[in-house]
Amino acid sequence: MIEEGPRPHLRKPRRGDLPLATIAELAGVSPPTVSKVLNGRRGVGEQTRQRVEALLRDHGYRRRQTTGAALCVEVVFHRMLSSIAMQILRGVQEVAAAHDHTVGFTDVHRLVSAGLPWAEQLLVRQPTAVITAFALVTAEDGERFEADGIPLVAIDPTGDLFPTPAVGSNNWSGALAATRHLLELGHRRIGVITGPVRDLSARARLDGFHAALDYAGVPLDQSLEQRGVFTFEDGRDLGAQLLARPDPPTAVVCGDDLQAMGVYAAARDAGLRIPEDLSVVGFDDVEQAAWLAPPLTTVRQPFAEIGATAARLALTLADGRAPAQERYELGTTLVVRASTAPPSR
Amino acid sequence: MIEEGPRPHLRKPRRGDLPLATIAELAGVSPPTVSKVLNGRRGVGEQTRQRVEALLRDHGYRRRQTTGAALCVEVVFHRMLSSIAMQILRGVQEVAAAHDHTVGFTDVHRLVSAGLPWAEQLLVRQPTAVITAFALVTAEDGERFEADGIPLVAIDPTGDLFPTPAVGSNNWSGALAATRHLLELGHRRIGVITGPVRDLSARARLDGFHAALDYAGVPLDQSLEQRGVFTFEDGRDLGAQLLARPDPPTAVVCGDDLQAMGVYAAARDAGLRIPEDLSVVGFDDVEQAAWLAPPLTTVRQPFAEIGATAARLALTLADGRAPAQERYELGTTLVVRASTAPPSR
DNA sequence: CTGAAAGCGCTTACAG
DNA sequence: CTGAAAGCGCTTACAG
Repeated sequence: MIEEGPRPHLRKPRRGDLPLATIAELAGVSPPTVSKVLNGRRGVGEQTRQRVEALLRDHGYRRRQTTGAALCVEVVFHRMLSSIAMQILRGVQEVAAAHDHTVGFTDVHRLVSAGLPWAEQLLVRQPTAVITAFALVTAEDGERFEADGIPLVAIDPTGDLFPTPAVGSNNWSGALAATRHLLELGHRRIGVITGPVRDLSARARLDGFHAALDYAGVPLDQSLEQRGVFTFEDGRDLGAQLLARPDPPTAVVCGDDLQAMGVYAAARDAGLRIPEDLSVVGFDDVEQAAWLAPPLTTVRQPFAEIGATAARLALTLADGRAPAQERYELGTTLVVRASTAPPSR
Repeated sequence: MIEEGPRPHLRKPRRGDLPLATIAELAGVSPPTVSKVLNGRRGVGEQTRQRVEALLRDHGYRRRQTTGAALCVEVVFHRMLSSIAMQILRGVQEVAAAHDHTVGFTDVHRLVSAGLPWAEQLLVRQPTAVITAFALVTAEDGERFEADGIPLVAIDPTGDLFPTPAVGSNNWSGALAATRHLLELGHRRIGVITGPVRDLSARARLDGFHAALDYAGVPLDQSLEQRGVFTFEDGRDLGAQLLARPDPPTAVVCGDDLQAMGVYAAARDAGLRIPEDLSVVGFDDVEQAAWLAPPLTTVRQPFAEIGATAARLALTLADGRAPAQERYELGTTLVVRASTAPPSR
C-alpha cells in the first residue's frame, strides 16, 4: 500500500495522521498532557483540556483508543427474502448486544454472482465471528476463516460437505406435519412444489412430504411433484401447471410461503377458490402469510431464535469454549389458518 | 474498567493478551522476527514462520494490526417494516463497500421503548458515520454524535427540530399523483387513511391528497379521513369504518402499503370487489404489492437509492467535505396496477 | 496542574 | 535468514 499524505480536501484527517507529539506542540503542552486528555485521565486543567480536546477533534482523534478488532458479529446474506433476513438479524442482535457486540450486515449477492471472494471483505474487518445465512459456502471459505481464528456458523446450509457448525430448523418434521394435516382433512391427491432439492432444506421438506404419504399408505404420484426455486413466480407457474392437469390435486404443499402466494395467484387465474376448491400450505410463516386472503396455513420457522442460536454458538466458539453441540435443528410449528379445508370431492 | 487476567476457560485469549516479546521467547526467536511474521514481511525462514504463526494463532493474534476504528457505517432502525429496511440496507451497503466500509445494523426498538440511550452503544464502536432510519432522534442525540465528530444522517425524519442532514422522498408529490390518478378515473368520493400526522412524511402525504382534491375542485369531506398508524390492522379497521358509512367512498388512498393490505381485508369482509366496487392506492411499493389480488396500485419510494444517498452524504460529511446539499428529497413514482378502476356508480 | 524522564511494546534499519 | 541496536509513539510514575 502506498503511503498517502493527508489529502488536501480533508478537514479531518483520520486518527493517527498526526503524531500526538504534534498535537502537543500545537496546543503548547507536553505529550503526556495530550495523552491524559485523550484517555480521559484526571489531572488536567479545564482550559488546557478544552484546548487539547478541540485540537484532537479537529485532527480526527477519538476517545477510547480501541486497540483490538471491533467487537462485532458479521452476518452474511445472499439475497435472502427480506422479512426473514430481518428476523434473523434481530435474533443475532439481541444475543450479540448481551455480549457487547454489534452486528455487521453484508449482502454478498453481487460478489457471489461475480465469482468474487466474499470472505476477504469480512476478514479485513476481523470480526469476532461470522454467521452466513446463505448456501454457497465452500470448504475453502471455511478454511480461510479457520486460519484466521474466526468462527463461522452457517444458517440453514445447503450442503454438509465440510463440518461447519450450523443452525437450521426441522424441515423434515415441518413438511411431515403439513402433509399430515392435509391427509387428515381427507386429501389424497396432494401436489407438491419444492425448492431446489440440492439444498438440504428443500430436500428435507420433500422427504417429509413423501414420508407422510408413505405412512398414510397414499401412493406417490410423481406427476404431482414440481421442482423450482423459492420464488412467487415459480409458485405461480408450477402451480398453474398442476392445476391445468386433467386430474388436478385438491391440495398443494409449497416449498415456502412465496411459492404459496404464487399458487394463490394460479388458483385465481384458474377460477378456483381457496380453500373450497384447493387447499394450500406454505413454509416459513413470513409476516404476510396471516394477511393473505384467505390467511395461509403454513409451517413456522423460528427465524429470530435461529439467529439468536447462531449468535450464541458463534460467540461460544469465539471464546474458545466447547459448545453444547455444533449443530442445532430448531423445531418448526404447523400454523393452521384458513387456506386448508376438506376436499369438496 | 477493572483489568482482568486471562480467564481460565479461554483457549484463545484476545489479541494483545500476551506481549509480542513473550511469543518470541516461546518460539525461541527474537521480537523483530515475530514482528515480521505478524506483518507478513519477507525475510523469515519458512520453518520459523510456521512455528511463529502457529503460536500467534494460538494466542489470538491476527494479521493486519488495525489500529484505527472500524471503517463502518452504522444504520439504526426502529422496527421498520422489514422489506423496506432491507432495501435501505442494500443501498447503504453498495455505497459503503465502494468506500471500503462495512455496514453495521442496529434495531433500537427495545432500547428506545425502555427509554435507554441508544446513542451510547453506537459511540462505543466509533463508526465512520451513523444513519438513522427511524423517527425518534432528538437534538440531544444529534449533539452527542456531533461532539464525537461522527456525522449523523436521518432517513425520513419525523421532525426538523434540529438541523440534521436528511434523506427522504417526495411524499407530497407522491400522494398528489396517487389522488390525481383516482380523480382522473372519475372518483369523487375518495377516502384517505393516514399515518401519524405528527410525522412529516405522513403529513406531507395527507397534504398532497388535499392539494389534489383542491386543484380538481372537489370539496373535502372530513368524514372520509381516518388517522391511524402504519399497520395492516389499522388499515383493516379504519377501512372497515369507511366502508360501513351510509355513503362510502368509491376509492381509498392509504398511508402505506400495509394499510392498503388492511383495506383489501376490509373490502373482502364487506363483500366488495377491488377494483370494481372499490379502488385502493397504497404508498411505498413493497415487494408484495405486486403479488396481491389484485396487484396494488401504489406510489413507489426508491428505498435502495435513499439508502445509497444517505451513505454518500454520510461519508462525504465524514471526510470533512461539504456535500452538494444537506437535504435530499428523492422522487416518488406512481405505479398503476389493477387495484384502481373507474367507479361503478 | 504540568512536564522531564523512564518505560513499554512494537518496528525499522542494518550488520553478520 | 536472523537478531542486537536504535527508534517511534504513546503512557506511566513521579517530582515540582
